[in-house]
Formats: sequence, structure tokens, C-alpha cells
Amino acid sequence: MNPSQRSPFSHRFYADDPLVVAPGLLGALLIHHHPERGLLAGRIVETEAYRGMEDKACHASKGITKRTAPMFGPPGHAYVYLIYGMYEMLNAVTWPEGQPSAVLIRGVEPIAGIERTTNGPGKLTRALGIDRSLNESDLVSGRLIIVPDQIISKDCVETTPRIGVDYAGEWAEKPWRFCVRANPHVSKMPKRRSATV
DNA sequence: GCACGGATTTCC
DNA sequence: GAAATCCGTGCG
Repeated sequence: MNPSQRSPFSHRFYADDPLVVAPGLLGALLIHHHPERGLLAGRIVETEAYRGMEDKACHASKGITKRTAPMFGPPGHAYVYLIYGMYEMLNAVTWPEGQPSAVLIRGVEPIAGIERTTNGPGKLTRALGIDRSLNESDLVSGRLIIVPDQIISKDCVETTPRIGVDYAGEWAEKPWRFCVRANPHVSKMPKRRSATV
């Protein structure tokens, strides 16, 4: 069966804990029906969970603002934001409405229509033509969807601390990054600053 | 209003 | 090691 004809993950799936959804999205297909470029698709191989207002690495820790509002919204919708003035980051909103959390899509393996490398969260959105116009769009019924495909066994899921969130103190230590082990499209780990005691 | 810095990437 | 480059956030 053509994967683009399969049913996407349901809103119920996304209403779960981001620590369940993040590894659960590994092996799934991210499919963008692009208005000009047609079908663009990649297999998700790397994700990170951002979990609630307590999580200092999570944007929602700043409270509900114009920027963070999508994370407080209904699960199964996109949270797309601009970082460093030049890169768009794609997240899937999780947990029920009112409980802010999201799963950042950090790496995909090219499947269809992709003309450039996709490793790294800023590059994959570019390769798939994803930008802020898709912020708050429905990942179950919109032009950007995620559908189940491969099942990744637990043995093949590697967990590490999240990348680029050293400012978050103890929250930066949580092993909330999930990758398909040894997959070449997983972003490379930057050197981390040693923790100050 | 204005300064600051970021869930990144690339180049020196 | 630092620039590129925009805008949300916090503070005045």
C-alpha cells in the first residue's frame, strides 16, 4: 500500500505523554503535500520531547505567549517556529489541550521528492518546504501529516540528552532525545560544555 | 522602545 | 571560535 494513502496517527495518539510519542514517531513518515513541489516525504529517525512548564528547556516554561500558544493547544497540530533568525523548527504538539508539550522532529531520512540533505532540524524543514505558514496546522488532516510506517524495535532506539539546551540546567540532562541507532541521517552530537558543579 | 539571545548551521 | 539574521521576551 502506498504509504501516502495510509491513515495518519490520530489525535488520540498525540494526546499521550511526549516521552511516549517521541520514540513512537521513529520510523514514521513525515509527508508534505507541497503546493508547488508535490509530494515530499521523509522517514523520522530522530526526535526530542519537550514536556510541560516545569521543563526549563521547553518554550512553554515561559508561560503562554503568542509564540508558545500552539504548545498549549490541541494535540496533533504543528508547532513551527523560527530560530536564530534563519531556521524553522517543526514540532508535533502532544498531551491534551492545556498541558503544553511537543515533540521536535530533528532528523529524517529522504523518501520522496527531497533534493538536499535532511540531517538536523533546521535542514529538514528546508528540504521538506516546511515553514511557519504551517504553524498550528493539523498533522492528522492537513497538507503536512505523519503516518505510521516502520516499527522500530526498542533495541534500535538510542536515547541521549537533548541538544542545544545547556542553559536548562538539570533539565538539559534528561535523556529525552530519541534516535534510530546507527542511522546516517541522525544529526551529529555537538560537544557539550562540562557541567559546572 | 531597546537589548538580549536562541530546540542551528556553516565558515574561518 | 564566531557570524548569519529575525523576532519573542523582558524590562524600562
